[in-house]
Amino acid sequence: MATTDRREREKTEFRKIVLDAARRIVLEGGFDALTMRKIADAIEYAPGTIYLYFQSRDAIAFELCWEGFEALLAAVAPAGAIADPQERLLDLGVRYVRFGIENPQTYRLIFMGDPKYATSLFEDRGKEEGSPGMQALALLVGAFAELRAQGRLAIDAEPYALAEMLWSAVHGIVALHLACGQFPETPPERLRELLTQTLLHGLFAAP
Amino acid sequence: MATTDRREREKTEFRKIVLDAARRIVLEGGFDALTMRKIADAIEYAPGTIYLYFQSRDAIAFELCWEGFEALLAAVAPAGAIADPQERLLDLGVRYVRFGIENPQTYRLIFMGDPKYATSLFEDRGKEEGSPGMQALALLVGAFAELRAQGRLAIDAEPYALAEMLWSAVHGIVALHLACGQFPETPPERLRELLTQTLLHGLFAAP
DNA sequence: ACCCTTCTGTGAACAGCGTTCAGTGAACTA
DNA sequence: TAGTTCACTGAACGCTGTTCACAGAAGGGT
Repeated sequence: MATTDRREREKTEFRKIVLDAARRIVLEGGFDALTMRKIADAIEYAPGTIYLYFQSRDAIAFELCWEGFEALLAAVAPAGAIADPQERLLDLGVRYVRFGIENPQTYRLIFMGDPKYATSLFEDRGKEEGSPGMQALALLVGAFAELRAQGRLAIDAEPYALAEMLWSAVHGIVALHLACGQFPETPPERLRELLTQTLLHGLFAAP
Repeated sequence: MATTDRREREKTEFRKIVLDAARRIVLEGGFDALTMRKIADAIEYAPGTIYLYFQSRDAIAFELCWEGFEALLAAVAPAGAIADPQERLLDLGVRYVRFGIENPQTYRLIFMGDPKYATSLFEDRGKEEGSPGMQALALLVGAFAELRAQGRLAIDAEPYALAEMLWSAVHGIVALHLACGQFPETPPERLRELLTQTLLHGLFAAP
């Protein structure tokens, strides 16, 4: 049945057009600016039509969120090529912060909007490679595990917990910057530098 | 003029009643649940009446936000009594994380909602004691300055930047927990412990 | 070429949102 | 008591997400 094939293609195409318009609206005016009627206007269809291809506004935001997280993953992935686990962790931090600062609306949508979006990224759906969130976390866990195996870790904690600690801390730098705008007067990049430097060598002078 | 005095009292009283209702709604259903009509229902007035006492829904959220930040300040303040700056910093962290976890809706409203709320907390309005945000930051800056004066800091960075770095990192622990719910599987308290431990002593074994 | 079915797209409608405002009635002043 | 002030109301406006009866084009069978 050739028509159903074509129809399938058109359906995918329509969804893509909707998501493109939605993405543009979010990037321009933030998540609150995302409106079904605005999307409909942009793609020159009636609002109701969108509901033939998406279950709800939330479903569209959901897809943008996953898409955004995949972009984040792609942005930090090159760090994985670095052999030395310590250098790798540093580069991951640099890339993570840079992505957050350069894509504020995307980062907000993922981590500072409705909790259900971020939650879904870390939910285990029994897939082979795990959820996107766990895939990202694995980069950190792996680096810490290598450091542990090489006897380079002074601290006695599981790599998993260390990875979550590092992610939280770096997230804080990005999130606080995006939340307050002006508060951390120190630039995020400098804060990240300070954080990693301190994490590495400790805050205090040897006694 | 006794009537205007009474009227002034009634006006303050009405504002308090509105804010009480608004706070209850936010604590129960989150910020999105805060609706002028819901407030009006709760206090048994017409929606329009609220606008005689508050400029907008935003203004109400604004006051809740300030109020919440003052509660956060009050929650961490006792740490200021600790003489040793290092111990003081640790206690500040404990109290900060505890407040965030125990008051998720309040913390969300302050730091994870509309950026303008958090921004206003750090804006300098030329007051003597500075903005509430800067007041809170001063606690951290002071502790780092003491450590520096006592020659106990190994790292060569301004106390101000170190304070912002620490706040960001601790914020990250709270914010990521509130944003993802389940993601950092490690409990926030444990992550904070790991963070401070690592910040203090460094991540790596001495070569 | 025709009819009949299938299905895409429409636009009006519903409930709820923040906000405004003419109008009402009670309270205060003189 | 008459006049004025003012708190309060409730309907309205324009916005939101979402639904649905209906129109009309496309597809399939003969």
